[in-house]
Amino acid sequence: MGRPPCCDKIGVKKGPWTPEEDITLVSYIQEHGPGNWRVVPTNTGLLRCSKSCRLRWTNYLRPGIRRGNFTDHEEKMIIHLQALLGNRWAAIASYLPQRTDNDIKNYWNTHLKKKLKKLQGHEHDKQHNQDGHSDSKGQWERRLQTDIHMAKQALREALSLEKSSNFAESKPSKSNTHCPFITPIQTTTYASSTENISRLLENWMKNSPKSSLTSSETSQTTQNSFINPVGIGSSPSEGLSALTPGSLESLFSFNSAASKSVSVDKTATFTPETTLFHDERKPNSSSQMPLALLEKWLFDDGASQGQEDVMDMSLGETAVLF
DNA sequence: AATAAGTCCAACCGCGTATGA
DNA sequence: GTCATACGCGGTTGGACTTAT
Repeated sequence: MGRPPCCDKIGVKKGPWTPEEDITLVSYIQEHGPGNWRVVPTNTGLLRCSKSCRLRWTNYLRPGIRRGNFTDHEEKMIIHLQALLGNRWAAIASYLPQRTDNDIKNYWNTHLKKKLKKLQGHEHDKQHNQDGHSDSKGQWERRLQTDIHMAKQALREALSLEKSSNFAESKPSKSNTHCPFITPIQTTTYASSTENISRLLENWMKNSPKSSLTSSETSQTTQNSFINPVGIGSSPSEGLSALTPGSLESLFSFNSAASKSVSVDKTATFTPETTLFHDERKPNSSSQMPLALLEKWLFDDGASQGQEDVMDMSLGETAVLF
């Protein structure tokens, strides 16, 4: 039928967002919550299409986003998840709570693809030139290849089991289907985010955009999750510095709240007491055994970032699992 | 110092899906 | 069931930035 592009309208601005536009958008979302993007340009006066507003929010302004350097652990998780899930970046992003799908996609395309290619070439050479021993990366590569098929199959089975048993009565959101152990979110998680935004904005408005670095840093360290709303000078390692393994775990449902289930229940009462990390529901572990184990496999190492051979171990566990 | 080539990433585009009339 | 609309996702692109020559 051919729907006309939403951005075809005359007078719709394109290109990079200005700090002023960011503030306008954040202020609006602060007040109304994300969702109903159609009315956002009209209500805010932004000369942007709704799509652009949503994208700007989810990929950049949304609280809890970490930017910049990917850790070794994140890198390995992406490689692993990409092998399991394919180019389903949103699904992969749901396992990396502080990263956006766009970010992961970019990182994959610009870094990891090349890296793997290199590794594969390396491995190929080695297979021709030697037998027996290889470095840990090579081992990992081989084990990955042999395990992927089994893992994929098991994951499919697990997912179908989950769907038939657990999700019969409550239809999961599209994004949650690939991460079924993440329970439907509570909208109150957003409350703290908006508070953070408002606090950050207060600081940011007081200072020049340049000096917003310090205010965002302060926010990050004191509130455990935050980004500079205009993306100026946010250091990559800051976001995680204050995260404990526990909070990291709880972040997963935040992620699904903020980035995926954007349809915020507007009737929900937002209370200042509900912090970002404190109101998460734990999944029912007894009924989700295979995926809980998978979750463990994926995230157990989150606490000990930077450990060598982390994926070796994980793969070993996976092989046992399946 | 100039500029060509390469890299990176924010934003755009088009398509599929969900939803409601 | 059909159609229109909104949303979300993945692929792609444009241009700013960096590196090499």
